[in-house]
Amino acid sequence: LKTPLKQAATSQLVLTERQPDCPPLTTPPKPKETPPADPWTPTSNLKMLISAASPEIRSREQRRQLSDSSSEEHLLGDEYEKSQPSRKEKSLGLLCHKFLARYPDYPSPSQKSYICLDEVTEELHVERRRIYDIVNVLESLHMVSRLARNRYVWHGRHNLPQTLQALKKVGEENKYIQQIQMIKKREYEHEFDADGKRNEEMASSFGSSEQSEMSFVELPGVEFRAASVNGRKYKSLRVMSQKFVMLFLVSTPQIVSLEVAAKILIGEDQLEDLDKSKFKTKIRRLYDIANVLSSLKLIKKVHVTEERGRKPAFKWTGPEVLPNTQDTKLEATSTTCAPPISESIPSKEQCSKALFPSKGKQNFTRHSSLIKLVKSIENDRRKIQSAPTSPVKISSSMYLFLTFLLETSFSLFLSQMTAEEMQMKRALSSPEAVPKPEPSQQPALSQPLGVCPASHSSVSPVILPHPQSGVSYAICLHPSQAHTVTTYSPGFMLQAVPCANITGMKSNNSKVLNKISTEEGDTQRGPDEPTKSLAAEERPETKSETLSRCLKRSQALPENNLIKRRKSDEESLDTSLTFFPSGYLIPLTHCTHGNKAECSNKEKAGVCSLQHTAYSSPITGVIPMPASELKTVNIPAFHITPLNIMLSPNSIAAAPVLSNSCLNSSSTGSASNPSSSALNFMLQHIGLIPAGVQVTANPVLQHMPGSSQSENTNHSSGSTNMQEGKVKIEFTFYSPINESTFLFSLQPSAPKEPQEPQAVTENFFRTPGGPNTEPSLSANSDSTQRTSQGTLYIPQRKLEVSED
DNA sequence: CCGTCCCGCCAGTAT
DNA sequence: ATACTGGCGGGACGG
Repeated sequence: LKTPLKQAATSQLVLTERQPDCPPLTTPPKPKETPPADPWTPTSNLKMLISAASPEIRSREQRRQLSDSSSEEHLLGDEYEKSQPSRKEKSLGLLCHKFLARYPDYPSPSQKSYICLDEVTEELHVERRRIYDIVNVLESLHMVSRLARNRYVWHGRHNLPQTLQALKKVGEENKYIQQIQMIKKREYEHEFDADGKRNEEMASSFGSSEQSEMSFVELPGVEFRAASVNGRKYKSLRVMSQKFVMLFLVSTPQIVSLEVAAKILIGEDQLEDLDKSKFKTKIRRLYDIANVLSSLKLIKKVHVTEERGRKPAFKWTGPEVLPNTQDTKLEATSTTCAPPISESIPSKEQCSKALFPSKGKQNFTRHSSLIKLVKSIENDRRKIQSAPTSPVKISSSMYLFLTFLLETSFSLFLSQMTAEEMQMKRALSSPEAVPKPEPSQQPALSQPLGVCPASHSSVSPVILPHPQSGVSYAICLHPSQAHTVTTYSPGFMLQAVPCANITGMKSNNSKVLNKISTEEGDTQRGPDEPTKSLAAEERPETKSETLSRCLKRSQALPENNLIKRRKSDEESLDTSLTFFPSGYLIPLTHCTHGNKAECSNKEKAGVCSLQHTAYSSPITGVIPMPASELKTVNIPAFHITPLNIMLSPNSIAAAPVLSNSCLNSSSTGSASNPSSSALNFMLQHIGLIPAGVQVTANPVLQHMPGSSQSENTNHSSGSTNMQEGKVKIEFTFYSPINESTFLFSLQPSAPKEPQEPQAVTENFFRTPGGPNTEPSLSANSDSTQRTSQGTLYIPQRKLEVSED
């Protein structure tokens, strides 16, 4: 039998509505009309439904209502077409919305909510079968549990945090990350091979134990009493759902493509047949699951674009799941469902305070949060320490600073490449590309000493000891789009970091690499407040999240060489250019020198400890850091990738070039000032790139409402004329990836603001939250620019939103 | 054409 | 036996 034609369905519908007596052959003729008030939230229910429905549906329903109310008879004749329930109106997602609207997200524990399937099916006007789909995945999240036949309890989202945590844990145990990597890797290699080795690879990767077969993850509190159905098979959808969620929670860019998910879900059961139909079926199920997860706002649809084309995928938008809190602090937060944002914001503040204390003031009064953070880092370190990869030891403050710096500023303009892309590439790079560091290998340079990047950062910072100069450098590198190098005029490229070892990292792995970009599809937010909702949705990752995730991930990942290139580029390019790296060097002069020795000794460990109380840059001077913060952290090795920064020709033309000397002169005396030292720090390091480079400082004289009273340090060169001590420095970068420009600006602020010395510092690191300072996260704008007085405004990480 | 996914058959279970 | 569950995949719809 086939899916009934639309026409048929309609007539049938009309028929049944007209004559309840003659049920064609399907489900019981419903008593028609189901306006019983919503038990829970009658009003919000309706609202929710309407908002959930797409505009077209809305209007359609309006029309229908109109015609309905006006005259019934007409409906038959002229309007049958518009009254047709379009496919969308019957979608599982919408149905799920309706369903969810019936129950509160957080039902009061005192009063349990029960779900009677009969009622639901009747009231929602749907086949029973559909409700099962919904309920099953809700069950998998422990948002409902089955009491008995036809009966469920509604838990709402109360259990969600625990569930997710449990799922994440299981997901980790299942080694999904590896599996995903495997699949992706194979995807490449395969290309067109008659796979004879497929099985062995498979076997090896899935290797040890295939422990996870059909296990449903339960919660201690919530028992799963699906009668004796509990026993086996009747949990497929639930289990699938859980595993699907696991994939999100486990993979670092929390994006999972349907294809991969399906393969994994299949692979677990029987990894032999790559049955096509089975795959198709799996995909279909995943759509079902994804629909209700979407309704729950746990995921949303996106697309990943590879060279193969766009692939459907989903991105986790649910709460962040904190890694196991069993042994850990976080006393208060553990039960809350809301993501613990609040905890980390102060961290960033404190971090900035610690790094750039205001002049002469002992303003470390409120360090609790930073200390806490450091502690937790220490905690993490303990776990990491045993990791196989070689760790590097740097001060936590330094680490914080680096990650912070990278995350907040550098990464913003280095490229708009998202962390997801990075992750995907990382996943794709073949592990064996990087030989395990031999103890006898070349000394310091060849060993990967890394700071793992902030997860959202597009930069991979790496700490490199530099034997010759005795100075260690932090190199902020960016995963290269190697192919783009040749596409553009070399003149637009930042000069390569003159660091020998980078070439050593040149990958022999010239595997085809997909260019992956994620774009959000189906971004149908309400017609009103488009920006707002987006901004709210994409809350920037907070520091502690970043840190923990960062640490965690780097622990899990093998050190990979990430330099990859597109195959297509391979032939078209001059090979010598292809791997030309560029990036930032951040010298760490006070790298303890036990260090060097230590480093070379423990190459395998790659430990380099930085324990001085201050780290100075040769150019700028000292970045003051409280000794108390100088605990050390082990950062597992990370991969190093080249960086390509393209500068927009426009900006280059428009702006004068800052020279090193200018930066030098301006920066020397002002290190003690928080904002200026920070600014200098950045500028100088930008300046580290030889002046020929097209990093330009573009002084823009612009009215700054409140800043007139401030006498600013002149950070710009002589050529940069200062007026009223206000200078705005703009950097415009061109991202070769999506060929758009990215712009941000620096504004040095008053060095002395006696009454609020910290305000500057704090603001420096935060996106200001003034009324007019709403981040311009326009989906369409190519550049994001924020300016305001006395503050470095760092635009929110821009997400590429492409309407499908 | 293809990505989605609605529809409902029907097998397996619970009562 | 009857009703409930839910695996499954054909093929319709929408872009």
